[in-house]
Amino acid sequence: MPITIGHLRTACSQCNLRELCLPYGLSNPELELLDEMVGTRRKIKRHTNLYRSGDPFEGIYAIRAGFFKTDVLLEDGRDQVTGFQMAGEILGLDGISTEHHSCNAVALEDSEVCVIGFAKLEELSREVTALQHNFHKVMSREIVRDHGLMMLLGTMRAEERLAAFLLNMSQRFMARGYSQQEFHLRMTREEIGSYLGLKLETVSRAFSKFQDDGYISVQQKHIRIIDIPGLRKLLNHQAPR
Amino acid sequence: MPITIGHLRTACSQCNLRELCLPYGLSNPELELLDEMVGTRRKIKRHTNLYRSGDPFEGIYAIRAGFFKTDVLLEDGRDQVTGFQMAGEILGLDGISTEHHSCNAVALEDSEVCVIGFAKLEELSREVTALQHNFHKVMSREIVRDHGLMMLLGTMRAEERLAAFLLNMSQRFMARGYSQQEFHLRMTREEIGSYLGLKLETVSRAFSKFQDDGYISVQQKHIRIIDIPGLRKLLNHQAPR
DNA sequence: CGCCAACTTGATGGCTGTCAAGTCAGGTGG
DNA sequence: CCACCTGACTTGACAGCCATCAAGTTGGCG
Repeated sequence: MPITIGHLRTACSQCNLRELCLPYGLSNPELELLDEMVGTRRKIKRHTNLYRSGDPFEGIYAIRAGFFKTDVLLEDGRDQVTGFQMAGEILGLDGISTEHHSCNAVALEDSEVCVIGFAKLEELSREVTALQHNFHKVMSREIVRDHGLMMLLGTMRAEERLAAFLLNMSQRFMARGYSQQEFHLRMTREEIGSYLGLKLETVSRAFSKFQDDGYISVQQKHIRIIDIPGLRKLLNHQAPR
Repeated sequence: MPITIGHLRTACSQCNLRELCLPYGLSNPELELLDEMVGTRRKIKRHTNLYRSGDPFEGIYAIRAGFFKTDVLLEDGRDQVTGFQMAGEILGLDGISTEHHSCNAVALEDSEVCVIGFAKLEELSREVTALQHNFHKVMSREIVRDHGLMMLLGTMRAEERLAAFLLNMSQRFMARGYSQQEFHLRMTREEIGSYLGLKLETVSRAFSKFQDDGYISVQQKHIRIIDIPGLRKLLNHQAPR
């Protein structure tokens, strides 16, 4: 039973992700205004782009379900994954600056997003101060997140990077009501490597090492974390590079 | 003749940086509103902090004159410079997310900033749409910049990183009316290294190499770029790592 | 003039990239 | 149902880039 794209109206007021997303802390009448603002939902099939670098910027996207990566490309073909995004997170903020997107957003599984026209968002956030503030926090959080990733890329060694990655995934799955111990990775070793500034072989070796040392158990993309405190220690107690 | 801090009122309408800063594109009456919003100027002496990680967030800062770095610290003492900021750029955006700053901002030379209370900024940007939009662009630009740095840290080799750094500095000095060929670096080799994810010795070696190859001439912190197109080529034509 | 931080340069080593071969899982078609 | 194929992953051997350690130089400043 295919659903025609664009016919569904979203309803932030009904969405179980509203505690993670832009509606956080809004009153009921304010939520109704938000419901009107959010245009349509859009379904994105696995391995297709939500947007591409260079596309004109029209709005931002709240992930309703699914899993995305964003990446940037250099002219010579090298690319870097800049983030993995899951339900409740916002995509497209990179486009505000120049009115064009500066990275690619690709679905790593069949996904669905809420389309939020940017002109409308700015308009409504002039009226609803809680929305204005939430949006500013979302952007700031992205900046803080990026700083953390710079720290990872600039100062950590391979195993620390992977430990940080696993703990971050674990924490985000938990925030969404899933197990923090056991989860399924949607991305390949190569994508993890690109995100962490490592080659896929190095990622694979680090996974094996963590398994041998009893921190995790790995079965392809299925991960079970056995020793969360142990992984945390790896982050701080390794010899500086 | 010492000037008492806090007594001077700023005047965005008179500032020669307004084309780079938040006032960009505002009408005269709007500029006057902005003048009222901006609280005071604050002078920051070389090697002192504008704010520290953990400080409560109160507002953002527009650099009126001078040069800053921001850095983040890990518990084990490792740190990473996340950016160098110059006149016309905005500091403090990291604090919006949690109401506390998540990095340190340190002046690399005697500097002066305009203090912009955040509550006031949100209030005024509800009324002045051009200001609202500018502010969103400033935040988005920071996100895009961070993605570029991730790409640098994740995929480039040492000499590419330094070439990218020099070209970036050159471009930003030029945008401020200074020479794009010749400038004075305010930061140490160690700070450059931290920013680029390299050790200071590697930075030093790369500087020497560039000089030997005729791309630049280096005299301590004084840099003269001889071959800008040559440096650009280094960015794209080096063998992938 | 002497001191110190910043910088340069050299020698060595290790982490991770590179290359290569093999394994595994899932999907397709006969 | 099974053989086959392909992409994803694992593992090993080797090498190179950059970190590390060390010594020496430079420049600024009291």
